[in-house]
Amino acid sequence: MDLSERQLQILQAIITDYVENAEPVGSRSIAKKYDLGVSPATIRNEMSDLEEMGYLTHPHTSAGRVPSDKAYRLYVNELMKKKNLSAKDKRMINDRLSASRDEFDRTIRHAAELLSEITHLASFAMTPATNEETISFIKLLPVDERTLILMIVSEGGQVTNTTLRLTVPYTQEALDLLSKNMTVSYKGRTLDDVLRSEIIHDVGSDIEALSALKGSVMPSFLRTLEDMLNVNLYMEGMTNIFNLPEYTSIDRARDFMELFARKDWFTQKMLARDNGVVVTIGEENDTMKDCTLITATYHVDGKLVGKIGVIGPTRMKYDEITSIMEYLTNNLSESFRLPGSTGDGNAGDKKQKK
Amino acid sequence: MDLSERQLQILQAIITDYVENAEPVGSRSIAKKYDLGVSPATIRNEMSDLEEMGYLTHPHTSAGRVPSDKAYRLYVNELMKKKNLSAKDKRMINDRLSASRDEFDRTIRHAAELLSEITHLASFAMTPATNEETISFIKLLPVDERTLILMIVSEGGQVTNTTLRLTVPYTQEALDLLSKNMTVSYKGRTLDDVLRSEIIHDVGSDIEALSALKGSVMPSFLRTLEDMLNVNLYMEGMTNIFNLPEYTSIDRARDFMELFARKDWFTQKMLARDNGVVVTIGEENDTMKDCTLITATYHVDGKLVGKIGVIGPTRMKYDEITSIMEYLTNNLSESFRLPGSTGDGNAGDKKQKK
DNA sequence: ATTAGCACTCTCGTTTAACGAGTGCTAACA
DNA sequence: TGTTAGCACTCGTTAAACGAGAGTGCTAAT
Repeated sequence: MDLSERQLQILQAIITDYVENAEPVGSRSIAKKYDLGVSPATIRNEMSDLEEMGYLTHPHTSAGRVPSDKAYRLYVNELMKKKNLSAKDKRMINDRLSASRDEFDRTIRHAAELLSEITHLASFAMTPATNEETISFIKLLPVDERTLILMIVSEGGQVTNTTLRLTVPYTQEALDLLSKNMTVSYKGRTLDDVLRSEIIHDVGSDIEALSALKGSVMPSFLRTLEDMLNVNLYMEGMTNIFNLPEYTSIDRARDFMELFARKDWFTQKMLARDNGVVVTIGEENDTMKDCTLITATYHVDGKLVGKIGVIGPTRMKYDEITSIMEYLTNNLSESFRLPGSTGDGNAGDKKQKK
Repeated sequence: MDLSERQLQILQAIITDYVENAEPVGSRSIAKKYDLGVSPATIRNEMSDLEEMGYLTHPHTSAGRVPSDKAYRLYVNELMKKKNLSAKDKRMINDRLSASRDEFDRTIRHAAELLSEITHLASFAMTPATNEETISFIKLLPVDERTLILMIVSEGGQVTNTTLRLTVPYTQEALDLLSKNMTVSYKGRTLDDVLRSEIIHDVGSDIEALSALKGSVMPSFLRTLEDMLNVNLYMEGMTNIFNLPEYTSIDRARDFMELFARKDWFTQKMLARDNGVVVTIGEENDTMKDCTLITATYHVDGKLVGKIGVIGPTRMKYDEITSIMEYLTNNLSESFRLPGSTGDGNAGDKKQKK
């Protein structure tokens, strides 16, 4: 059942060639380009066996062979070697990400841009889910007699705010009191927890003015919490795929683009994936059965986990792309490490960058 | 030089037919469908004249006629009549926009979604430029000993904030003092003004601790101001265009999608357009020479101006779409009117909705 | 000024044929 | 027994040829 050494060599050669040229590869061209010391006829026999085992397919009788999802899977798991990034790519990543280290969302977006530029594929990046973040304080700030700002700050420094307009004026005292009450009630609890337990009643409605204000503020409070939970998703390089031969058909291209119009759905899918570099090939995806999806995770303060990813046809340079993504996520995690908490994390990075 | 009544009728018929069917229209079908009381031969002669005047073109000798940009321009300026929206569309707009009146960005995004659903074209919506907004106050809030939140609030209730991590700890006093100083320095000035005049020095650096903190905060302050100036752009329904016959060619589709990948550029273009319902057809656009762009403006508090727009091929239902956009922007402007400031604005709305 | 008639043009879909790439099989060979 | 050369066969791709259909442009009649 296992593949012979020669079969592996041939399979590798076919994959390499097909990834490069996007055309079914024949026995003769394999024999010529990669000298395996055997004739086309022998290769043909091996190919036939490989096909029977499900590693190759045949568009039609008289065409060359094309690697199947199973072949790519074998390649990713066993055959491929880690690639060293080109000096140019390394420089690009270092330069472009260091430009805005202190600004979180911007950096994430840059990472997505970078990734699509280097890989020439469609890419995305998303900010970490903050379900486990805990609330630090809640502030209500006055704008004018009917307008106020509701602001929620988490222990980790995440901020979200909403501007609301009330139908009736409020007093500064009520505002301060409500801020304080809410902070006391919610401080230290996780966003998820607060949002799920709909305990709106215990914010203390002893004073009448407060009760009215509370009634107006609470719905917005919940919505703002939801906003805070929402991860931001940045997509880049969608149009890159138009340059690939697998998307010259308008239907394929349409299907591809439509995937990304459903941002919420896409976000959910991506959040559900495991951490680390994860590759799912073709049929392994429940939707997008002719795509490969590669995701990788980065850390913020060593805890929160965000994701970046690349989407393309199953025919892609798995070795290069996974290496790039590993380098990139290590770089990101390092950027987002708290100044204080240096240590073992860095050592790990070093090793992987090699 | 002016067109005869009959020529106008024929032109109108051709446009109507072509917009509907997307195929060059011949003299015979015009004569049959729209009874103008003349024979195909007569229509042929008129068509020939219209072509000479630049209103029609000829894909090739033996094909029907196609309206030129000039024809559409004439149609938009003179021929088309305002359309009444269907009850269904009206209901849709009213329902969907009223769902979230108090949340600004969300409403804008919904408007874009709505627009693309109703028109079956690509659409966008952007929040108003806030160049003229004035600063109300600046607040620095502590998160932990090295992390703080910088928050800028405008008189109109716009909020933007950035979380920053300092390399050295700060004191609460320094924070409060700097907040106050900055507010005093900048309150009442427009964002644009503050950003352009790089007067960073006059924020009072008398105390030493303050001076250090200020040095860390100011760069972020400027960047945050820039963020505040940036309008948000929401695009929706990009993939709708794949269903149109003019975009069955992959190259066309690619060009179209690429326009929208350049968000910054696109935003600039759109900001430069006049207020009200503006239609630019084909060659009238400097880029996108085979597209028509229709934009309309809505108001916030009767002052700030935001834009929504629709992009499609020059072949589109100008009458319907402009009417929809007028209705939609009136609805938006009404939603975003300050509760206090009712009055003449509403009367105007009523008239236009009719 | 309008219209009928007709030749002419051009596109589009279909058919046919030739070509080439590549396989699969058989038989010869080490 | 594994490897190889040779060859027939398959199938997709391309180009050319052809007919049908749609629509114009022109001319001559009304």
